[in-house]
This record gives sequence, structure tokens and C-alpha cells, in this order.
Amino acid sequence: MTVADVARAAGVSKATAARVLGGYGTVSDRVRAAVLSAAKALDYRPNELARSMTTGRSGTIGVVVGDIENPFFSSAVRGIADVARLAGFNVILTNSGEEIAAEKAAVKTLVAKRVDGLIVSPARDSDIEHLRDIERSGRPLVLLDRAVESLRVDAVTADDFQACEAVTRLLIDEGHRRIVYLTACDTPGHRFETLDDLYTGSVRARVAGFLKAGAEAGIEAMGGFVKLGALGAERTRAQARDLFEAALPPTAIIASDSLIALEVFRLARELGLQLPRDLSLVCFHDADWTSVTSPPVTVIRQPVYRIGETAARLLIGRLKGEGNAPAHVVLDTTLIARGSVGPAPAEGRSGARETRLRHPV
Amino acid sequence: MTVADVARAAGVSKATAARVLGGYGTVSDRVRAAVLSAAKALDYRPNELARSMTTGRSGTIGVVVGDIENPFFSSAVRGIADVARLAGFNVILTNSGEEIAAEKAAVKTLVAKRVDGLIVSPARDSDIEHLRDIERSGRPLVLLDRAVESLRVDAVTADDFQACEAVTRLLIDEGHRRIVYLTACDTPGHRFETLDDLYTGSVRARVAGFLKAGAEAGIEAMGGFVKLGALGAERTRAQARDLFEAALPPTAIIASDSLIALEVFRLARELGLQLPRDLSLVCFHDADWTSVTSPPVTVIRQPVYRIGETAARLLIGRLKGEGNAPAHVVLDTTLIARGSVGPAPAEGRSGARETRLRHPV
DNA sequence: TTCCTCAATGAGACCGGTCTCTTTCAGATT
DNA sequence: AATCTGAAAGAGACCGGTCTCATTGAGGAA
Repeated sequence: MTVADVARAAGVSKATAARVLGGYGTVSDRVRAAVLSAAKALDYRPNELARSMTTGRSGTIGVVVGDIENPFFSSAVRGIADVARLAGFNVILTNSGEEIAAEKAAVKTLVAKRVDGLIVSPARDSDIEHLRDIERSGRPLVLLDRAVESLRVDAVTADDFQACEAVTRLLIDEGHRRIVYLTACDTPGHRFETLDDLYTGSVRARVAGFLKAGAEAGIEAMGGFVKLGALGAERTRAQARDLFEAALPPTAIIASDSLIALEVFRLARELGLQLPRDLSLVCFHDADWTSVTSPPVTVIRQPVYRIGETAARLLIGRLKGEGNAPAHVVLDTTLIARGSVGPAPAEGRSGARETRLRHPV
Repeated sequence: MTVADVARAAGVSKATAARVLGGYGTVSDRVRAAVLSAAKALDYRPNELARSMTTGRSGTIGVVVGDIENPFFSSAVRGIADVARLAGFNVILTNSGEEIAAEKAAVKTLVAKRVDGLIVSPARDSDIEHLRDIERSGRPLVLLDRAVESLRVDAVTADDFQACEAVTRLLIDEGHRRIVYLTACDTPGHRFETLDDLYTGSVRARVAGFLKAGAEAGIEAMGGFVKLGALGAERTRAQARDLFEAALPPTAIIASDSLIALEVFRLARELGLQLPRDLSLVCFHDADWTSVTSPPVTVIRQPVYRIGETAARLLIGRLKGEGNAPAHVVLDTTLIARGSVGPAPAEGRSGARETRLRHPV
């Protein structure tokens, strides 16, 4: 059933029927009624594709995130979806699995599908030609959670630097000296050397804060405590096990996301470690479970839903023609102190602890 | 940059250029090379919209779920997305917020956008005209997690009846007699009367199992223990509070999803209830946090990711022309016994317990 | 040599909308 | 009465692909 069919049934021209059905131009009430009833009788449904093709607008925004299963992203996506729906936009969601190749493919298809704009949480900020391509195609782009300095586009992130600096300082004040920052981010050599190795904007900001707090407290080789590659439950577990079994295990761990924190928590419990006596744990992202464990986990609450909302608002603003300079919106975080952080154990006890570790329950 | 532009630059006809770019028909190697290099030079990007319009296929599947933030759905969506990507399909995701109006609107737009097929987790199975519309439009539909008897379409669910019957029986065997099934599903009167009141397929199956186990054990008025309307944290909390403050509070609660279980767990702890001594708790869905609480929560593990995968496979099979009769795939669940279930408290102790409840910590 | 086949290419219709450009004509203006 | 104005409707181009059908010519069969 097309406009032409309806027009024929209503005894008017295709152009007139299109005016009624498309809601533009001027039509007399009599004709309008005739067309509408013909449309109803024929069960006419507009073809959004054809409409998009001529108008150039699809009413759709494309979203590329690392992992929908990560509650961080699902919450952000929910924020995006809610704002989009209210503004009359649809969302095409794609999952990159944090793989740059998948991300590139996703961006390519979304542009080919002529989405009106994109929200991307880039897997790495060194490889961004495909993001530049978006700009070239004339579509607005908003970065989600991860800023990329060299791109002049809108970005919405949490204040990762400040948050991580503050929480590191907190741990230092509690007497911790061996504090590990554990992230899914990775380098070819799987070792952290310099900040530039970190290809994820948010992680780089956090590690910068981490290093700064460490340097100010005079802790040497803080960089050696940045541990990479905790992507997926298995690898996270392996990383955590390595940490716990080291000659000098960390007394505190900052987990870069709630999935990592969960695995660390789980393994620590399995190994018989008591929080916070044997290990202090902090988690980036106030995932729902962090408040119900024993002890509950100290978290940095990021306004995730709002990050998504803000990104969507920014994008839709651009689509409506707002021509402001690109903005990097930084949202404040809240440190929520719970029971998983305590004073560092006295060094003398570490021997006993290691024994227990070698014979896990 | 269009096919015509590339054709002109390469000195061939539009049809030939289209053949090269679209990968169909036969073209000589010499011409192919010329067209491809012209396309590269002009930075040609195909317009998927135009392609879809003529072919009638969009390479996109539409997904409508109740709530992306619910880990149950994000996991299922991940399954769908992974299978879709491998098969070369995109996913348009929409969130109904469990509201039938939003669901209808979503279906309408997806059909208008000419998605090739849909995967829907219907908010209620009484109001399904819009689902019938999908069939009428000639697109395959697969129901996710919630079957609708009156629709002759594919559906993928867990074995909810069996699972709930088994877990109810387990609780009964532990001596529980006041067992509450708490769900987000609701009725106009907010009270459970008959199975037909429940408009969500999965919940109805579970409650049927719940009632059967109760009836077999000779428990009267099992229907009175079905509690509705636990949608969102606040309402769940309110419902749970009502339960705990009743003259005869339940000794066991079966939570219909992990969000509900989390709120119940949280409130129970706040009120000073000890699990499983004062309350046994079972949760539908093996959410990640359920294994790290103290005690960990007994769950019914549903193969959620596989439910999503299977739904996507079924849909893509139909798109590829498989004409089998509609199948209702029922996947097995696993009861994972953890520490949150224990024997029912002796009735004599209930007085003491009520006192504690009236003066919560 | 003549006829046939088939690969390679071109011309142009088509998908289902939007939108510009015209034409028509009722009512207001002078 | 003649002219002007603008609302209402129609005709047809256009968006950017796909695809059918027609045309050409090289190589094989008879």
C-alpha cells in the first residue's frame, strides 16, 4: 500500500494524498477526510525508508558502546534511549566488544544507514580515522564517557581525574602504599609504561589522577601498580590471582569497573581474604550489588544515566541546528565510602597472610 | 557521492558501476578496477537506505524489550546482537519500559523502518493486535522470554513452569508454608485472582508451577501469596515492607527477577532479618551479584544469553527462508542452591521475630 | 563462412516517498 | 467589471540505489 494507492482510492492526486499523509502543505478538510479514510480502509503504513531517502533525515541515532552487558553502559544507553524517544528519535544500538575492528564496521554501517547522528564510546583514541569520517559525512558525533582530545566534537564524561586522585589519596591516608589500579584497558606489551600507552580516555584520566596522588605522597614507581588487561571474567580472575600471589601483594585495589570489582571481590573471598582487613577495594561505578555485599564496596558513583542523557541531549541539540562550539561536559562524581576500605594492614602481618594465600580454602 | 558520480568518473554506465559496487552481475576485471579506483578517489559510500528501498531488505532486525537496564534483558540483547552481527544484521533496540503504549509505538516505527524481522518481549499477552500487525506486514516475529499462546509465531522461553514448581517444592520441603511469589507484573486491582489476570507469559507459567506445588502440598489459598506490582525499586521496597510488616509475614520469598531480589535482600538486611534463619530468598535469574552476597542467593539460572541467541537464530533462519512450523523453544533452567534458603523457622519463634520487625535497626 | 551462445555493458524503469512548479478558481480589491 | 491574491490541487522530477531488458561482439560449433 503506497501513497499512490491511497490517492487512487480517494480520487485525488498522489501529491495531495502525500500532503495529507505526510502532514505538510495545505489541504481542504473535505479532501483530508477522504484521504484519511481511504488510508484506513487500505491499511496504509508509511514507508519510513522512502521518506528518509528524500528528506535526508532518518530520525535515528546510532550508538556504539563497548559492552551492553556492562551495567555501566546499559544504564547510559537507557539514558540515551529515554531522551531519544521523547525527542522522537530511534536508537540503533551496536556492540563493539571493545574491539576496534568491530567499532569501525559499526560506524561504517550506521553512516551507510544514514543515521542522523552518532554517540560513540571509542575503544581507543589512537585509531580514530573512522570517527573523523563521521564528521566528514556531515553528521554530528558525541563521545560517551571517553573524550578524545584531538577530535573537535562534543563529549560527556565523568570527572575521572579528580575522582581517581581523591580515592587514591583516601587510600594513601589510610596507610596504603601498595595500591593497584586494575583496568580492562591493555597495551601490546601488557605492561603500563607511560600515560600515552593507555588508549582509553577515561582510564588515562583516572591513571593520571592515580599517579598524581601517588607522586604527591612520595610513593615510588606508582606506575608499576597500574595493571592492565582485565577484560572478561577469566582474564580478570587471572590478573587478580597474580596480584594476590605476588611476593608483595597489594593492600588495596581500585577496580576500573564493576565487573572487575566483582571478580576481585569473589576471588578475595575464595582465597579467604577479609575485607577490609586484608584488602581494601574500591570500584568505579556504583553498580547495584556493591551496596549489598559484606562488607559493602566503596564506590565512585558516576552519574551514568545522566551521562547518557546529556550525550543524547547534546546530539539532538546539534541535529536541531544549535551551532555552539564543541563542548566537553564533565559531570561530577561522588565518592561513596562503604565498608570495603580500611587502614592498611601492618607490614608485620603480611607473612601470615601469605601463608594463608598459599593454602587457599 | 552516488553511483552515478562514480560511473561518470570511471567512464562507464551507471548500471555497470552499480554492478561493481553492489557486487552482483558480471563485470570484466578491467572495468571493475576502474570503478573501484574511481570510488576510492571520490570517497564513495553506499547509501544503505536507497539499497533497502529497492531490495526490500534492510539487513536490520528490530528488538523491543521491557528494560535494557535489567541485566536479564541486557544479557539476552547481547546474545541477539552477537548472533545478528555474525549473520550480517544490525539491531535496532527499543525500550518499552514495560508499557504497552510504548511497545506499540516501537513496533509501529520498526515496521515503518522496514526492519527485516522483529524480536519482541511483549509486555502483556492480552493486547497483541500490534503483534498481529507484524505478521500481516509479512515480517517474521520471534517472542523473547514470553510466549503468547494465541500467536502462531516462534518463541523462546525458559522452562518457567517446571523451574518455579521445583523451587516452590524445595521451599515446601524445607518446611515453608507462607511462601510469597513477588513479581513486577500487575493487574488493575493490584491483586491476584486467577492465572488469567497475569498478562505476562513467563510469570503466568511460573505462578502456575507455584500454585501446583502448593496445591500438591495441600497449602490452602496459595494464590493469596502471589504479590504483584513490584515494578521499580520504590514500589518493590514498598511491597516488601508490607510483606515483612504483615501479621503473618512470609518465611520465604521467590523474587521474579534479580532487581526485585536485590531490593528484598537490601530491605531484609536493613530490618535486621537474617537469611536464611528469618527469611529464605530465591531469585529468578542468576545475576552476577547473587553469588557474592552473604549469604549468597539461591537462584534459578536461566540461560539468558542463549535465549537471546536462539531467538536471533530462529529469526534469521526465517529470514533465510526456512519455512518450518512456528516453534516454541523451551530451554532448561538450573536450580543453583546457595545459602539464602534454609528450613522454615519454627512457628513459636515468630512472636520474637515480629517484635524485632516492629523496631527495626 | 555462417549461425549461435553467452559474457559484458548500456539504457532506463522502478521503489515510495517529498517537493517544486503550475494551474485553477473563489473571493477580495478598486 | 477587471484585476489581484492566495488557497487548493495536480503533474512530474527527484533521492540513490537495483534490476530487467536490449545491444554488442568475441569465440565455438556446424
